[in-house]
Amino acid sequence: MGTVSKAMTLLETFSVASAELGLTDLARAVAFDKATTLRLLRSLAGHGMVEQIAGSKRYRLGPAILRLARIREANFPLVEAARPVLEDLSRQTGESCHVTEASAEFMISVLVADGSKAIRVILTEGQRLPFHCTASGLAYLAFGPSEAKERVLRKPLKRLTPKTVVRAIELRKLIEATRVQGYAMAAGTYDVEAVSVAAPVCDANGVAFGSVSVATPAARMSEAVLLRHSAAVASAARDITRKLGGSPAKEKISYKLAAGRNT
Amino acid sequence: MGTVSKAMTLLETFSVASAELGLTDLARAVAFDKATTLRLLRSLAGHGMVEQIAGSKRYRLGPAILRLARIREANFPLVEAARPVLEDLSRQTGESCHVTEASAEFMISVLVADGSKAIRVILTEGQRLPFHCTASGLAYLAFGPSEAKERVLRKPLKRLTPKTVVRAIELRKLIEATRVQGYAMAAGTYDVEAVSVAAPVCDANGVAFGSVSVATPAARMSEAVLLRHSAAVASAARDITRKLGGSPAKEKISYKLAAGRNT
DNA sequence: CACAAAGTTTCATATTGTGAACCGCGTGGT
DNA sequence: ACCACGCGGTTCACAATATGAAACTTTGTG
Repeated sequence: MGTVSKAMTLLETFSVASAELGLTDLARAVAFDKATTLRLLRSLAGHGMVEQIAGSKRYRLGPAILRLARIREANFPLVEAARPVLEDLSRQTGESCHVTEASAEFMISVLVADGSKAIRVILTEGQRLPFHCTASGLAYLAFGPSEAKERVLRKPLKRLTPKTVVRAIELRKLIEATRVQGYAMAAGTYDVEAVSVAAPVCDANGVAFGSVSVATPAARMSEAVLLRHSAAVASAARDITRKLGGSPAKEKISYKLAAGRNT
Repeated sequence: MGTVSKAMTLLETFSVASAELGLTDLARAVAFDKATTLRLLRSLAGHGMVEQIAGSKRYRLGPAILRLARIREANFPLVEAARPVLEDLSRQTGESCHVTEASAEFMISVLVADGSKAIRVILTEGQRLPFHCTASGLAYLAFGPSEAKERVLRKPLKRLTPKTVVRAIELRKLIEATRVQGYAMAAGTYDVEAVSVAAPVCDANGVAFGSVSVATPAARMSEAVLLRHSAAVASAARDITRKLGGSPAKEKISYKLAAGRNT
């Protein structure tokens, strides 16, 4: 593992739940030597990526990160573009919604709009979601770059609930079904109690880079609700895609036509 | 220079103005070999810190950065805490204001509230400000950890305008004066046309980690305005400090008493 | 006050990173 | 139509850089 990778892993160790960590905590969490961990932290601190908390010797993420986040959002204003659309979606459905973006190993939740009902699915910004068992991830795999799909299918799939699909062949079918439908569904495959519906957000080439989804408590889910939500989420995804200058995902149909002339 | 440092330097190369960069651009900007640059980018991309733009081969900052920014802001909600106070300050003074935070080599502007007048100083979020010639930086040097001050004083000081103080001895006096006054002023030392007034934002130990400042076009500056602004900015700084559980900076007075008993 | 845990430094070792040269591709100029 | 240039990316012998076990210091706790 490269040194840079180690440093990044260190950064990833921080989370909302454990936002302040000591040297030993960090070293243990990532399984690097204390000396190594310290050197990495010093390097990172030298660029403001982490900082040592005054008084305690613990570390937290540094201010330079905010700066970088601003630069990204200025260049690619996904959050800003998605916010009004997402709030609408949440109002329409009454459920918690979020926009996620594909990163190297996970989907990352970049914006959340909470549902209005007393019982609702709790989503948090910054959360990392696996590709293979969330609606967001499936929407991305179905409509995103095929390399991403193949990469996920190559690796072993983690089982998170009894319903999680962990066999590559099954997952492939699921992705195919998602493409045909135009939206993804994940019922109890990530969290037993939650059913999510997601649609892809695409770039100018019609390739997905993220998704929008609605998460509904299983108890409230039904065929009728699914219909409503999938339509709403698909429309929201199109809106966001358009706002960012993207074009909607190419549908299954065009695929078939392109692949073989017959049928 | 360590590998991690190089990778961070690479990240810092991105800015709002040049948010999408090709391999060669990047390599040239940071003066690393193309091969090295590519390897660093790959490492960073593997963690979503940068991503390659679909279609073009250029790179931009990645989604993982947003996630980290969220974690930091959740743990240490400077932006959220400062926003209402800063808006107030900007309304009171009519001028552009911002909150900055000390990073390793610069102050980083983390929140901006634009002034209401037609002619106003333009501040941008994510901007990096040198310590020695900005009001924000001086406020930090005067009330922040003394190591930070000494570190800055040790290095050569860049001249940005004819008025910039570049001699360490003079800067030391300026910092001392800032501490006595309780607020910092920088008149034309960073940008000839701008006069800024800043006050420190402090942690629980009364040590500054950032500052709030008001930037006024030189033409509008006067003794009376200075009085109003310095009072307003000091009050805003106290508010933000309090909101974050900090305690106001220790004043010059207590310093004197602590140092020598006489006087 | 003493003990344990956390943080920090050191230095011989070997893993890791380096960069000059090279490849293939696409673009623009003639 | 062709060439030349610049760009993204790759290779591999070489060298710098990172590693980690141990020793040491500081901090915090009962």
